[in-house]
Amino acid sequence: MIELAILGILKESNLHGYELKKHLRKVLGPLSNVSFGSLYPALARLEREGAVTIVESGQDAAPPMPMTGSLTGEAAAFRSRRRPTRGPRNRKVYGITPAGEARLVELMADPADDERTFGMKLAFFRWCDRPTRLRLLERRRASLLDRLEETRRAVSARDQDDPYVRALMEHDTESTMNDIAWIGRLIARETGDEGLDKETTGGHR
Amino acid sequence: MIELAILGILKESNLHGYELKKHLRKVLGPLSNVSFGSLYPALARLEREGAVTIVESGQDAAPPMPMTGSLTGEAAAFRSRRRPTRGPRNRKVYGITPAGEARLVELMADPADDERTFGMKLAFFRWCDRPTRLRLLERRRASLLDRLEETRRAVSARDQDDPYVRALMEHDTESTMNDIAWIGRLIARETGDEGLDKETTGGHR
DNA sequence: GTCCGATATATCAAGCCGATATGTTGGGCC
DNA sequence: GGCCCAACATATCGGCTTGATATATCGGAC
Repeated sequence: MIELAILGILKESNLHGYELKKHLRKVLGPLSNVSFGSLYPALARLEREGAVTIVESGQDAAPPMPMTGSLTGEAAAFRSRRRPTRGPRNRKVYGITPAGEARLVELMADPADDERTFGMKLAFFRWCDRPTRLRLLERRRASLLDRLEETRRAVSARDQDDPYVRALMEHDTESTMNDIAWIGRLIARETGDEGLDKETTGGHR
Repeated sequence: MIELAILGILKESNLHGYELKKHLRKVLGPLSNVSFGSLYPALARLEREGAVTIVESGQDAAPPMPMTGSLTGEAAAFRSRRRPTRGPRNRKVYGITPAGEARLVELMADPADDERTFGMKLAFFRWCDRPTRLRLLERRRASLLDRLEETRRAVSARDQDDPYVRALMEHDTESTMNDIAWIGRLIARETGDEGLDKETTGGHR
């Protein structure tokens, strides 16, 4: 779900659409190629719903600053002379609202956990408390176990003698087991570090 | 692409929509959950284009026959008194046409190879000649290598200190490497068994 | 005899993707 | 200076997928 991605990224810093896509690509990598054709409508939707607001818009909100610099900059806090809508270098910088933060929490808690959605949620785990994280991890593991069992059933079904289909299913089984083991490690890390990672609550926000 | 899936399944046996979905689920497992909302329109589309035809329709085209039997039957060549549209047990059995077979070959050769599309193509590899198979495998490997490199670049980029994002990327890297190795084995099997080909059924490995 | 779940097809509102349009800006180049 | 190209930035459109919903038949349980 693209709204989750947008809110998750915007929670960290105010950005305009183009930058948002780049950040998304950086954070989620190949797991989520959000296209402009869905990004801009989604931003408009979220704005209509009050989950995000246009923080600034106008011609030179910020000097180009070729993204090597710290993009965290909530620096430029004041802006003079904003163009109404259409102007040269007309870009809209969006920021998340309290309603948007609530929506983000809600979306994170949602049970959906296909490959892409789960990846997104994981990328934004730092904004969940530990119980929520564990709930999501457990649910993901359950989904993967279901998948594993379904594939296994299909493999053992007779008439599956095509070597390619068999290879596909065996690989799927293997990959799914890897994923399950990985989730297991994440769960262990989450439950087992009572004293190892005092940072999670206090330090690093 | 759903058309690929439909044609690939119909090439083996004539089926109606509902059965088709079940076969698809069996062959591709969790890799492709085709919904009715896309299946029926796709069938209509393919019929308009002449890639498939209604082989038979009517009340009891075939007795339940729990799909273990050979469904290849182009038997029932004549049908009397077909209900116009809405009838009891009105089902439409589709068959692939020569044009449809050509379209299938074309779709198989298409360069697109995301996870799902590649899975489908692999499931239908038996209908390709070896050069085509190798071409598809090599292309898939190239795609995965690209993905690997992109993820690696993202990981090594500074400011990626979030442990969850890091875990996500590391796991993605690992999975992708597994996939690459797997494709490598498929390629080896494809090129290396000039004389061993007979055994694919018997002594696999 | 009647209800239930599986069989079977179809449609609809939302929303996503890829392509495309339109315009701006900075930098390389001679 | 003057030119063009690549990157920046937003937006829209058609085609398609998804998930929900509607309709109707059939076999079997009780």
